[in-house]
Amino acid sequence: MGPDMPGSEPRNRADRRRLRTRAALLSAAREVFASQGVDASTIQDITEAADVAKGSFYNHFDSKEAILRAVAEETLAELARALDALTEPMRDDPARVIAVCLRHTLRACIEDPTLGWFVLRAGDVIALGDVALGAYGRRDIRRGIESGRFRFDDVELACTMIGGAADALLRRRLEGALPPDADAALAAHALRLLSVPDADAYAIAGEPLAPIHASGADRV
Amino acid sequence: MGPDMPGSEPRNRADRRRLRTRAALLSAAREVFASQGVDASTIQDITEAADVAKGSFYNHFDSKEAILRAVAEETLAELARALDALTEPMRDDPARVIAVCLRHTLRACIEDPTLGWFVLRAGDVIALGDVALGAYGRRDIRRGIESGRFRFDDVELACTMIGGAADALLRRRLEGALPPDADAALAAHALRLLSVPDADAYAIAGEPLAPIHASGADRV
DNA sequence: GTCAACTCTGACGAACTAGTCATTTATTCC
DNA sequence: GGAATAAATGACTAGTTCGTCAGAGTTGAC
Repeated sequence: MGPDMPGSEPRNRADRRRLRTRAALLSAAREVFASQGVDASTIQDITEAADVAKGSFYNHFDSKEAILRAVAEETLAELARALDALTEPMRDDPARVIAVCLRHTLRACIEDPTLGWFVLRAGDVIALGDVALGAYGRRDIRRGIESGRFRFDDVELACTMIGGAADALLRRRLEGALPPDADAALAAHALRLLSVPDADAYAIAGEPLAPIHASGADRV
Repeated sequence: MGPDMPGSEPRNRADRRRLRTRAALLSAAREVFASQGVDASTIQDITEAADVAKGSFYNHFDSKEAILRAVAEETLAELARALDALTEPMRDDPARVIAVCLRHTLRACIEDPTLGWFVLRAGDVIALGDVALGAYGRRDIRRGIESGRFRFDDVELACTMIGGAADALLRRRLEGALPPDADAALAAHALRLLSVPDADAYAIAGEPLAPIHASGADRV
């Protein structure tokens, strides 16, 4: 287990130096991918943004795809952790869990456009639906269907459509084309898709959202 | 007006030769873009697939973006024409128009995966939502809202979410992950988003779909 | 202080790509 | 048939990007 593995505290100055370089590359990659798109980004773009020599890149990653995967994993884990903690107290109401997951994810991506654009532009590796409705969200949709709160045959189909709507909504929002309360609209839409009655859907989707800043925990 | 303009019949052999080259490039470009994605495709890929020398490309298009636009326009116009003709007889029922547009577009993209992947991968230039809900679809949604058949505040928001769901659905379907009747699910989803009662939505979305093959008209 | 191990550095070569242009080929008109 | 016009061809240049590697810089152990 080298110094790269999460959880292993850097013991000495040498390890910290290595980690610093790696972290600079990861952070720069997220920004570059977000602003230019993955395909248009070159490894030089990343190393220049990280203020690191080109050769150093290959000390840490094999290719552009490798660092993309690493950034995506980091991002995904970070958001999933925050969502899980946030929805812990409302486990008994799947509708509320779904609404909060969707709204919180969307808001996080809107408040931090670098994060938002990265998620959109890393499309093949990470999808907004998978972030907001990852293992947990799917589980709650399944629970809702079993308990009769939701009505929908195919969980994957529902997740696909909700995720796609979330992606499109986020894109238009980041382009400045939609009202600020789009997150509530998305949540209401998802609940209606799952056959929650209109009145309930709007009520749940419109509840005030706990203002957490979970993603600030591991900003370097 | 040169021989490139649609509608002007090629008069002589020289014009036909030029048109043949241009058509070969357009068709090859659609296939190459569909199979590799736009960014990964080079102009050489296109000319090789078209069995045409590299220099010839620049007799017809200025750049990759130019031919991408041309293919997208062609595709869009083709689908829009077919949809317009198909929905002509049901102009008085916006719900039915929306359902038929969505289902037909999705089916066309599924039956012709080259078309489907092209639409998905030309993302910035053409979007599935814009195809299925172009000027006509938006007009019908607006009509439905005015007539009280639909309930939704923001037409753009609705189109964005429906279009995003359609994109995601098509992608998963082309990857082979969803059942064949996904087109009906999408239509039902869209109608429910617009607050059409569940029973009506399912009934309209499940109606048998007229089997047209409009896109076969200008296959070369 | 010295040495071994490790990381960082940036110049370099190989491979690829866009766009150009002089030449060849096809077609039309006389 | 022959000249004129226009399109097709593919070799070529210039510029980019990748991935490597020998040398310089840091660090920790002794």
